[in-house]
Amino acid sequence: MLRLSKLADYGCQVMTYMASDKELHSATEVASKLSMSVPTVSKILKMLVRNNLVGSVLGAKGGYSLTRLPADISIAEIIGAMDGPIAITECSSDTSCDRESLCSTRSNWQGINRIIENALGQVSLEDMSKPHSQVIDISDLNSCSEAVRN
Amino acid sequence: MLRLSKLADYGCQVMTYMASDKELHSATEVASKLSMSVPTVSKILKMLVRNNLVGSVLGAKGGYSLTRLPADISIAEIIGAMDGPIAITECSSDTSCDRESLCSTRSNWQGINRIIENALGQVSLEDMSKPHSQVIDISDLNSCSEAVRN
DNA sequence: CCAATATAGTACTAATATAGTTCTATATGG
DNA sequence: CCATATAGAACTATATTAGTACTATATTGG
Repeated sequence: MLRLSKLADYGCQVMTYMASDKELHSATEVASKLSMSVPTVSKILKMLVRNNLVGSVLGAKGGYSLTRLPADISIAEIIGAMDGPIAITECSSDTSCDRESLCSTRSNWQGINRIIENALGQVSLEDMSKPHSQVIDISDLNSCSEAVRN
Repeated sequence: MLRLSKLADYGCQVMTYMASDKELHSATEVASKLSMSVPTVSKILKMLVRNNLVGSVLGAKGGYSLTRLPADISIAEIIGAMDGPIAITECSSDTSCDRESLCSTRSNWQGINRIIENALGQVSLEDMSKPHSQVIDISDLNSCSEAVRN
């Protein structure tokens, strides 16, 4: 598994849709275009507002729009906004682990966590918007392997 | 989040413990050493056996041991054994996605998924066993960023 | 040969997390 | 002032995951 939450997944879809222009989009419109329920899209947009990834305009004719250019917003930020900090294991986060005396792998998990954060941080909304593009070219990935192996 | 399941986490701990030698370890012993419940450890070991990461000997004086050297077992394999294939989104896996007409990001997610698989595949049990080691050196990670950005 | 100890497999239960909905309040435009 | 829109919080239902229990089978050793 190692699966993103559905909300984070949806969040990326919503953000990708809104990346198409700088206009205001109502929750109803986004829900309709993406075939999602209005309450769910609404909830997602509110969370994104709280994390300053989208701005909102209240009242009739109001709606949501991105606060930054798609090229300046990473997938990692969207996931962070929806799911909280990326922490592949409980001990990957900053707070101390009460099993540390039994398990010596904490620093290694933290390193793995940074690799994943880094990978997700390198993919922008703009990259994500390019349909069928080969944003990630795996052929050159051996350089990444070396970084892991130190 | 983007969190591993607890079972996968435990699985890595159990495997790391067993990597210390080639002896047989009973579920009871492992549970005791790692302060986990016997049924849980037992369940984990059975799953690891089914995935051929550990071998088992039945009967009294029986137990479990690794089938391969720690250097030849990756964290990705352990996670795969416990949680199934790594699929950061539903559409990252091979099977087709019924939202493909609405969402153009599938190939990008698959690429991101491969990056993560690759990172987890590069870390061996042996690496994980080294306490406090800096297995993953983030300083050289820019090469990885380039791979992502194509 | 039998008792003790260990794994194999399956099924069940409980706890947790997540997803999704609903409701009330507030703001804006016409 | 009404229609339309977001803000926030609370609630419910569902799904997943974790953990336990039970039965069967295998091996050792007295």
